[in-house]
Amino acid sequence: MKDLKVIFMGTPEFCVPILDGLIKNYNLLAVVTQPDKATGRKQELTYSPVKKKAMEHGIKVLQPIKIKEEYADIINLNPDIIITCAYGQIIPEVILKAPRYGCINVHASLLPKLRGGAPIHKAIIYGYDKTGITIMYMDKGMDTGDIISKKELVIENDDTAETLHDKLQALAVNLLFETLPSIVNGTSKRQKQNNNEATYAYNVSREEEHVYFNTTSKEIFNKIRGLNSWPGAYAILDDKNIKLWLSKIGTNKYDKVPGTIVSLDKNGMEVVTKDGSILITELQLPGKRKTYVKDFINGIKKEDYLNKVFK
RNA sequence: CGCGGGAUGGAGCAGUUCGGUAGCUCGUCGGGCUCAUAACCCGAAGGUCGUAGGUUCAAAUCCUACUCCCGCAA
Repeated sequence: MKDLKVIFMGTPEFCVPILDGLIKNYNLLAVVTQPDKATGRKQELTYSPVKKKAMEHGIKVLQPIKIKEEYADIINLNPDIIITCAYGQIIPEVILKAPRYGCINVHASLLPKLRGGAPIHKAIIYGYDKTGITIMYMDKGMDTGDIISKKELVIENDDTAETLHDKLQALAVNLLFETLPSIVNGTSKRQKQNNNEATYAYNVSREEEHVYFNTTSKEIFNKIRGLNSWPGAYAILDDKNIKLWLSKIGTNKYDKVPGTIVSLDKNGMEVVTKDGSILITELQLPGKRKTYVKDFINGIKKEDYLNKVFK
């Protein structure tokens, strides 16, 4: 395996362990990752996690702005196989056809469920009870290629996007390195996806981060944990964005407008929902840091919040 | 040079406008009450007020520079 010529394409933290494994066990020719971008308050140029790791090991890094046009360098390296994971751009067919063993993708869902860029967040937000990792051949569609292998993972009630991310990250590494030898020696399976069962997990939009309380407690609970710890769910109170980080489903019912704050104590901030209530236990005011409600209440007047309504 | 908020005992905050004894809620520790308690009562410890300079008789507060944290926008 040491002499298998591999190119890895990926960008975020999620796929760094995979890169790590490739560096140790294969002949990694180069890494392809998204261009550096100005980010943060100071607009500093930052490297993707994949680029950082590659640079630490002296691996060649390619950062095409449009891979659809700038593919020549990749093909000229003459890889035996290309492995992608959360790269962030659609790979053109001319690249897909180039490597002898093809282009395979590591995707963080049980395809054909949750095709797209945010499968981890959406698995929780949509209330799925399980998700997983799929290894697949890429084709010109978005996560539509033939499936090689899958591994399931149960989503626990206290999982957040962050904990699920970490679990899936570990699972992805295991499954990929378990599957890779069979792809090379020709014993791997190849199964078409059932397009009728497909669901989609597009990137989370700003609007999807907005919590509306005239939905069910369960939906709100899932949205809050599905967006923790990035990018975070929010609701609007007094024209201010309040980030909601942790919650529990309440047991009480109220005859009040959804969004009304009905109680505020060390157990949390209880807000009326469409079908009951939800207890916010960790939140964040603009300019402030994340705070558990049990601490938050020490510095405020409760009257300033009780009976106000989230929009 | 994208816009803005912030840094004060362990936590969350007030005090800064108009310089003059370090304050609130909670936690911690000790004691009391109680069958018991996360409840209640009494008491105590704990802070060079982000850093460095400056102004002043006197700076958390005014001036200058810097560091770190965060919201928005990308």
